[in-house]
Amino acid sequence: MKVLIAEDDDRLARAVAAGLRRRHMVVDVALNGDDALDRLAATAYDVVVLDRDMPGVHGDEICRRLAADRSASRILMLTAARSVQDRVEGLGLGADDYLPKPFDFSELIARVRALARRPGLPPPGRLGFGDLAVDPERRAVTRAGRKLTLTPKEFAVLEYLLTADGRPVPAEELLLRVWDEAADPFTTTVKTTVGRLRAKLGDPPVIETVRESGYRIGG
Amino acid sequence: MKVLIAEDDDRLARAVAAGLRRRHMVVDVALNGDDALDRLAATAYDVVVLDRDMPGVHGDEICRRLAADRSASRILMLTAARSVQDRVEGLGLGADDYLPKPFDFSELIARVRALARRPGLPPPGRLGFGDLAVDPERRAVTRAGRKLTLTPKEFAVLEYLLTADGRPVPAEELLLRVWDEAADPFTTTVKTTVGRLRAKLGDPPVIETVRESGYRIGG
DNA sequence: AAACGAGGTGACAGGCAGGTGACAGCTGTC
DNA sequence: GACAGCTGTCACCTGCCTGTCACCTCGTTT
Repeated sequence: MKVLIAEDDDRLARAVAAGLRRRHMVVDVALNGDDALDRLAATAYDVVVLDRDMPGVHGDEICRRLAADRSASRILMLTAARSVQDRVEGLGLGADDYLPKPFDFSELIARVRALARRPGLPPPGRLGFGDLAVDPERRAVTRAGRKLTLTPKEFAVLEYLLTADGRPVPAEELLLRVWDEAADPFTTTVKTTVGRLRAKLGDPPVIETVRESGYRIGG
Repeated sequence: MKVLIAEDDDRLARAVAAGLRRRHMVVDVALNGDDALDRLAATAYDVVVLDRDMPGVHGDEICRRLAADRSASRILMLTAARSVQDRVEGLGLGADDYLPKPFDFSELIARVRALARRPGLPPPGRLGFGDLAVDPERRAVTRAGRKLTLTPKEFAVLEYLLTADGRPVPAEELLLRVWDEAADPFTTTVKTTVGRLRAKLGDPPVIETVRESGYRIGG
């Protein structure tokens, strides 16, 4: 679950990002409108938390462009004013939800989660393949009944591959969706993490490599 | 068990809060309607004791919003008038119970407890995991037959983790549900309390840490 | 068969989430 | 008012994760 926070107030942005990361979301931050557009062009975000008033490109404009592109990202618009007028305007521009500042922190979190859930089918209670079972809610993984202990990154990668449902996932996509913006695209991190994950999952292999195309679960 | 008291009479609110705390409930107080809404947005309360006539947002309005949000909180409505008409109106708005002022103090307590019990599957007479047994009613904890003496906070944390049923509970959630509004989100309190609890529970460990996700019982 | 490039592995180090022990303030009790 | 137990805070410690690097393997290309 990947989220972009477009908000020029540095402190606020950081706080929100930290809160969402705690809920296992992958969060990028853009401190102005141009930066936000760049990131939106580069990555498919599930949810965009969008401050309406930003230096550079205005939030409304970003909203409009996303709508024009038929982006699948859902938009939560933040705004200083709290008039009904604003609300109507915001939603008219294509925002999916709207929150007036000052807002309650946990309400923001709750709304982002609600938006994150919206389109995708309800979060599958269990994921799995063969004798491998993953319970995202409990963060538990078992193989042939044996409990496995995965690190957060390993778990995230496995979860992502399982939801990709047999499609090969390129390392680049994993970097975009499981790592955050700080990830260096020229590193060997993904290779290493997948390697460690494979070692923990044991035999027979679950994750197979499709040359030039990425990793996939099963065959 | 977390309760919000929304009541503009300061003295009454304090008295009720103290009574409920003595019964081991975690109690927040809101002295007006706006404050109540803020708190309701921030925390999932099990029961809301709601004064009908409050400055700011009216109790009826709060009731309506909770119903609209499909909140799981149960509502005990307090009102000055005692006509049957009022009772009907209150329940019509979505309140779960209704108590006319002046009321008998212990009756209020009893009704809150009744509501607190209501939805959750029948109050598990006993909670436990492995050789650990917890009796919420008697506040008794035994490990392998040996009686343990826990402090109130320790007991509350253990009880909450047990009812979470294997799901990892983040420290932040514990802060919200086991501590009251005075809790500072940036402290190390939860860590410390869990540490003390672990020490008392002894070996083998019962509470396991899931990095980035919180604490969980067993697994 | 030599060169090449994609992917795999093991070792290492820094950072950070989480754990601990000591201490002090508060509250309720005798 | 003295005392004891409970809790929150602080400073410090620790061990695990994770990114990086150097090097290896193996299939493909020329």
